[in-house]
Amino acid sequence: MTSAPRPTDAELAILRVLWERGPSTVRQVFEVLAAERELGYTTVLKMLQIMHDKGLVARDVTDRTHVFSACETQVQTQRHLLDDLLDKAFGGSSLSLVMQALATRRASREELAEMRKLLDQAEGGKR
Amino acid sequence: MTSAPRPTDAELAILRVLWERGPSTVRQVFEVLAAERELGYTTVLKMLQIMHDKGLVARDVTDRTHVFSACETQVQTQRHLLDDLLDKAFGGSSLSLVMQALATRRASREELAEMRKLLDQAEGGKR
DNA sequence: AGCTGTCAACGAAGATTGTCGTACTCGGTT
DNA sequence: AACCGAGTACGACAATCTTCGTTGACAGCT
Repeated sequence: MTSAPRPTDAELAILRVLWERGPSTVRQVFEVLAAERELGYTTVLKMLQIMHDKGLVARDVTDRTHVFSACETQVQTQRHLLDDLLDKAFGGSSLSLVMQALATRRASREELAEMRKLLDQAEGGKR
Repeated sequence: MTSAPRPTDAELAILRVLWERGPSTVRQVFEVLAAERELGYTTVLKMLQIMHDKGLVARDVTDRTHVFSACETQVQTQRHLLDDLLDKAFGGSSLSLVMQALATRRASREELAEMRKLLDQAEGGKR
């Protein structure tokens, strides 16, 4: 059993809900997702079952209505996805990646200042 | 016909070769890829055919031996993939993304300096 | 003209993804 | 005790991904 596999798009949508709301029932996840787009209750249920098989989510079965929670934190998953993308599309160069990320222009000035702080820390740790 | 879809992992492996080598025949792509891992010639051929259908690669048919080339530059594709990931896993926050990217610790001091320069530019453009 | 090796096209198979419908089960209400 | 609503389990389905074998065409050599 290797570590948890990369979540698919639909799985990520479910994980997002779990990260925001914390441990949730199928119905709770369903209602958040159904507000965004059309989809059936059993679809969410099935996804969660599959994700449980894959080890992406844990399930609490003590009650009749099961409660699911994400195995990894959002940050851990982000790290893995980014690492994967770094290999597959950026030739391992985090410089290119950060360059492209900044080029999307979605960062506010506050965020840029925050990034600068981070850069200072990273450089400090390097020295 | 919407714009080119997100390339899959196997497709990205082929695109990587095309970006490095420039326009290439099936055999050339195959040889680069076969050096890394086991796979058949026709697999690469089929992938390139599918990628052509999807509009990911262009094909030059003047010679009997076709020549394929990537439609998008590496940077364009990187941008799309990153944008996608930003939505799906980072809630659109490029700050989180850059934070995680820096946390991988793969950046050298020179790269960090380069990033700082970029940050300066980004801030300047904002002001 | 025929042989041989290289190539593109096609179809198929197995795995994965994403979507449900249907069937079964359990707890509470009448 | 029978019923009903909410829940889970179980396939089933089409679409996509990845892999390859087979077939048919073509080009150069003998």
